[in-house]
Amino acid sequence: MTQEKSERRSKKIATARPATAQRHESLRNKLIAHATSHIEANGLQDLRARTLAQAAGCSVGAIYNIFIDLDALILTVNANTLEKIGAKMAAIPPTTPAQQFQDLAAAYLQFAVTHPGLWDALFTHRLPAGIEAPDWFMAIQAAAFSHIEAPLRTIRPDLAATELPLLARSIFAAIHGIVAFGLEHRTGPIDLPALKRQVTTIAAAMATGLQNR
Amino acid sequence: MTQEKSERRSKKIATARPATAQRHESLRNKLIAHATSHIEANGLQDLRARTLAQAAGCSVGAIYNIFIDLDALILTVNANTLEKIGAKMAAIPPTTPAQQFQDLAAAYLQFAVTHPGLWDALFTHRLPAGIEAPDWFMAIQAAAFSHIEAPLRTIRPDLAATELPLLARSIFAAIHGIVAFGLEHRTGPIDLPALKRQVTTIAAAMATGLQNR
DNA sequence: TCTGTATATGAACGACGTTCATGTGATACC
DNA sequence: GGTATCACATGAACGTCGTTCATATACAGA
Repeated sequence: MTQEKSERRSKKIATARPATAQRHESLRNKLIAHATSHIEANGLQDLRARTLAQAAGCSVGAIYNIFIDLDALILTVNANTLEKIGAKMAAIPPTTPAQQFQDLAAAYLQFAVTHPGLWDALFTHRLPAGIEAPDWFMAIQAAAFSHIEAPLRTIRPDLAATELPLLARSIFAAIHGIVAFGLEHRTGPIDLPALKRQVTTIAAAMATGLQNR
Repeated sequence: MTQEKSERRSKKIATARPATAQRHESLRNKLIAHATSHIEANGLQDLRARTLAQAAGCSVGAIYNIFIDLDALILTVNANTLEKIGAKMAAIPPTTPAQQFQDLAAAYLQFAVTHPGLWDALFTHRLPAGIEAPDWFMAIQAAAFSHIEAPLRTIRPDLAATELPLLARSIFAAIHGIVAFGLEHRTGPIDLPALKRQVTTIAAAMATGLQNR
């Protein structure tokens, strides 16, 4: 798994030189770690190549031996964040569909509140115009949505196999929208219980309203 | 109205000098117009001070006599966009609550598809860390959400006056989330009919599910 | 030990938003 | 109409950014 990730996200090394490859991997991990903790603390806004290099103990140029871009580094951090969110959602026990919707939504909100910087980076970060996110990133994103599919299937057994993931994605997106508005457009400190009530209310309403009758 | 906007958004001129004030207002309009059409065509991504100045026929520095920031200019464009969206939503005829939810959601999607750049700028643009959007902007934003309140009130007459705008905002946010995911994470051209179906399905589901029983 | 090559380095580059010393033109007063 | 004054326009210059590239360095194989 780690092997696969490493191959997926890092630059291939043509000739294997043990000591070099080790430093490469170690620096890569340090860069990701420092970028992650910076984003966690301050969001994306002032993540700088020079600062990052200093924190990781390398030169500015060295970053570009490992990631083509800062964008590529951010994408890696974001992929890890999506996997963390996916893990939280995977841990929701199967109960009734309506209950699962609420639990999934609450878990998503909880993550956003606990890691505002990481969560914000997921949706603030934009690639340059015309550049699409790579397939492996889209796959991780889709995997995060997929946790809604099981409870949705019991609500809507009539849905075609192609329609199910689409509707699941929309439900995820709806909850995300509420969380995003709730956390961004606040005046003063957020009223977390109120926001949680909003999120679970809509989640429950979607479960009820989507029921096939 | 125009007078009020002008006072709200533009730098006060200390001593009234007719010719100067006229040029000021004219340049202000030109800047907004060119920024708007650039954002409409290309989004926020490469809106540049120098390009904008050239388009409006002024020097770089002149921009900063009218707007403290490029952020302030963008905020003005975004406020106009919110008012356009608000106008579209205000035009939805009152029918049944469920129908209105669907119509409002469809109108919102329609705007996003018709003006992707303007719509994207609304949510892509971020102020520097720690800086909040000004009150007049938040007011315009709240006004856009408010169109959901009327149909929501007939569905949920039990809701307290303080709860109604909150839930209305969440419903707006949910629809926004679906539209945002639908338009951003696409591979190839968007399937507009499918997206519209998603949006109206969820809108209808929320109307049904929120019904007070 | 020597040699060739992959990697590390950080000054340099070009682009950006923003500022500021300077020039200019309109206004107010005589 | 002449002139002093001052607000505004100007665009070169500044500081900062991501990224590159000529150069130095360190390592694997002989």
